[in-house]
Amino acid sequence: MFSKTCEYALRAMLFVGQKSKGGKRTGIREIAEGIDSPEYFIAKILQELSRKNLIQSLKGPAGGFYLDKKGMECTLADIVSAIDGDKIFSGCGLGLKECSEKKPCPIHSEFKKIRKEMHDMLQASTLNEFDEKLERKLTFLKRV
Amino acid sequence: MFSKTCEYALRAMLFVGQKSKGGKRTGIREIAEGIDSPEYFIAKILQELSRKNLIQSLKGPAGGFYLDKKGMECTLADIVSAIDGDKIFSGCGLGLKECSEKKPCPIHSEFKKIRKEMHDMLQASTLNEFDEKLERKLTFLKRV
DNA sequence: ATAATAGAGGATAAAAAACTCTTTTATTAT
DNA sequence: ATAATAAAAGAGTTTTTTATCCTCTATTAT
Repeated sequence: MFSKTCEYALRAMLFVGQKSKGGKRTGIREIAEGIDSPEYFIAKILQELSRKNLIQSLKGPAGGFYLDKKGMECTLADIVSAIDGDKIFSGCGLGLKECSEKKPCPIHSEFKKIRKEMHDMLQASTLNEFDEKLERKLTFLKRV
Repeated sequence: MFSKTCEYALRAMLFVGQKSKGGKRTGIREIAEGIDSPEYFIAKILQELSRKNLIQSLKGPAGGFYLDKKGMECTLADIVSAIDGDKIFSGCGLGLKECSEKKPCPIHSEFKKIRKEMHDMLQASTLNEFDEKLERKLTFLKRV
């Protein structure tokens, strides 16, 4: 569905969101451990997200990644778009470059519906709202 | 969403389905041209589908690929499963190896719903039903 | 039987994605 | 100012996916 890179990105953002209360910051190592991802790889991904202003960061001692109030309003759709692009939200299910109402592929309308639901769902989900469930350990970001 | 390989596979199966009336067969070259895919690559993919009995083939002059009556009842879900496996139907949206009702990722239930719709849609679509629209040029398998 | 055709199978190559390492730069505490 | 810390940046490497080529085998028509 999403690329592996994107899966890591989503998990990392959820993780940092959860850890960002009270102006706290989280380092790469803690993030990698917290979401069970390769350390250097998630570092690269967060760099990219930082460049795109989806996450904030600070260098130096007591530095790390964090999300401010505005940052916590980031939606899952924003993250997916930033990493995987919009293909999943608008591309043709059969991979046709040209696929539209006028020249639809055989499953155009069915796919459109599913893609829309996916987009709506991700768009409606801001990082904010996952906090509580993560805190109460009702949901998880890694096995065990 | 699907791998490129899978997209080619779906298009090829739809194409062969459309061409299989009256016991006719279609050669690799015609298929590659008809769905705008690399010739040698789609050959490989059809080999795989043939091994898994999703498509029939015959060597020699006037040989080629075809679908018998039973073959035309193949669903799009069958094709996706054969090529991409079931990850898209059952895998976790955030890529967690363990993600279940008991230990759900933050978007577990939302994803479950979408994946189910996707599966239902693909499962409900047999190759049969696309014939007429393709024939009447209401849907397409390549640009132009 | 023979030649021509067309898929099967194995090997290889190119491109993209996933992942790692090293150096540089910014920040903080002493 | 200096040392320590932690992210940024750049340059790799490895693995997976996508794509190509070549030889072999089955089938058909002559």
